[in-house]
Amino acid sequence: MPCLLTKARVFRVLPHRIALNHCSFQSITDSYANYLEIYARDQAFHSGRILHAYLIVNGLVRSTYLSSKLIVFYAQCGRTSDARHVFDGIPKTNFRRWIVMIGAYSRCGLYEETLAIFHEMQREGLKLNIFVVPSILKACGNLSDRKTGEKIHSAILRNCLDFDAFVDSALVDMYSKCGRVEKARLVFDRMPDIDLVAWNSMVSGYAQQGLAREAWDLVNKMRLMGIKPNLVTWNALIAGFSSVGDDVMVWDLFRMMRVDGFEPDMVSWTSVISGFVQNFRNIEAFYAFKRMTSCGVLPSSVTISSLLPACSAVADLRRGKEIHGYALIIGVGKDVFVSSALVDMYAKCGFIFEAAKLFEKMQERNTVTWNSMIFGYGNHGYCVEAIDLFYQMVEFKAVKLDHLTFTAVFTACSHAGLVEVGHNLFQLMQEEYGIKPRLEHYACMVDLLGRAGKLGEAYDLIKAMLIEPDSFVWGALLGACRNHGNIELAEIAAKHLFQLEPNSAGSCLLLSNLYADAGSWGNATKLKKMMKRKRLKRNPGCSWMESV
DNA sequence: TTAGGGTTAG
Repeated sequence: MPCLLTKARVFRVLPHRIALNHCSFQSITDSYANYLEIYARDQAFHSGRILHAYLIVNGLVRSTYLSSKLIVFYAQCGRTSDARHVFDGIPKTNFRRWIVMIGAYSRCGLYEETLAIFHEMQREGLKLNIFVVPSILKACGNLSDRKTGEKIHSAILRNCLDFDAFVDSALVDMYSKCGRVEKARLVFDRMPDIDLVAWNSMVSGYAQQGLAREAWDLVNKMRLMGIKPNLVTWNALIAGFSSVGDDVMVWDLFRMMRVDGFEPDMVSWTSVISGFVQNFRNIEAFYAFKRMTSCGVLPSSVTISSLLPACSAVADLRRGKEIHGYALIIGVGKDVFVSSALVDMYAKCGFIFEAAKLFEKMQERNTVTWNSMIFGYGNHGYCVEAIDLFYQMVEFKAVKLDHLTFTAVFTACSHAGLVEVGHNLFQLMQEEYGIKPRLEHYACMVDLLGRAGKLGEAYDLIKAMLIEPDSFVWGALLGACRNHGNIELAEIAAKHLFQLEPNSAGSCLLLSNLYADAGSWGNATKLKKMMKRKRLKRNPGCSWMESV
């Protein structure tokens, strides 16, 4: 704890000693609160810790006001155990500490921690109030935790906390983010006073669900009612139309917002770039990025991490390197999102050792960073490295393993033919990590068993599935049957594939080739004739080369 | 105490 620092040392290192004798208690408290706010904003952990020590030494930490600032500071620096320590130091009778703690965690994006504290508050039998509910709902929305969100909605109704502008706006936002936009609209329509935040929550709700037209209709309605959209409203619309790929409307919105007195900012441009990338329009994304910088708008780490997948998609290493350099110049090169996107970019462009070098050098890594590197190794045939990295991730414990981590390691096991390892990890995923197998996990496992010639086991796994198998799962089985010449199972797999994808030529061709290999020419011809009758054609593969 | 933009698979 910081209190280990001596008073003398604290005074020597504190850059902002205040002449205590000449100030009132209030102004001293305000000054330190200001410093803590600055340190929180800049995430200056070291300086804040020293100030904390100073506050302890001088007995100022007993002030609930300063303790609240300390909690916000530690939460902002991601130091939850330190925030917790300060929280525990505030008298239990002070209800405000819950509001501060939940609010700080929620605002800093520590949503799981927010809900954990909320559950603790409930266990202590404390009632909700209008100040704490919006932060909890924000956490539910961002975690897509609809069940908890609905429970809180019931509690709001039971405790008559509705008809508060903050609570209602937060409810609209929570339902929208959980994909229940119609429920959000119900809450919205029942609001007695709809303020700008509530309008924007509803507009964003439609936009985030891809309902750009509905968002646009709502903005027109709000304008008819005499409420002027602000930059947040315009950006929500831009994000909505960008995500559905309607670039004509996006550029129209740019023009309209300028008429309204708003200049597109970094968020507006980032939404456009992100929309282009998501709609596989990489050239337009680069063009938008160029226009953004020529308009004098400085890109952020979000802009860069949205743009980098455009380089990965077409394996454009030259552009990727340029953006890497640019990110370093503007000071976002070490951001964990940017670095993760860079690891992925280098791996997808074939520079796996460059990706590994970057990965090793990173000071902070999250789940996506690890997953990208494991995928990278697996896709380049470095299966041992991929599996080794997976075990390092397990040992590291600081980051959570998710469903993609397992997809990545199963793919590696499959390529290396490590049936036993893959099988054990499939069990581990469910039993140790509580991750329910998804379709892609089953597809990997069927592929793994199939490659090893264990076709019966692969089929048994499909039969035991708790979810309906898709074309990837049956496709993996059919592919394995083709390699091992098992006509009986191939016919079963193909039957399901024909039902799932009646217009796909791939499975017909596979089965027909299998018949041909086995000398069953009659069946092969029958299939080819059926393809001709249905006018099924194979989609030719294509690849993209970029000269470096 | 509430509203806008982000990276990984097939």
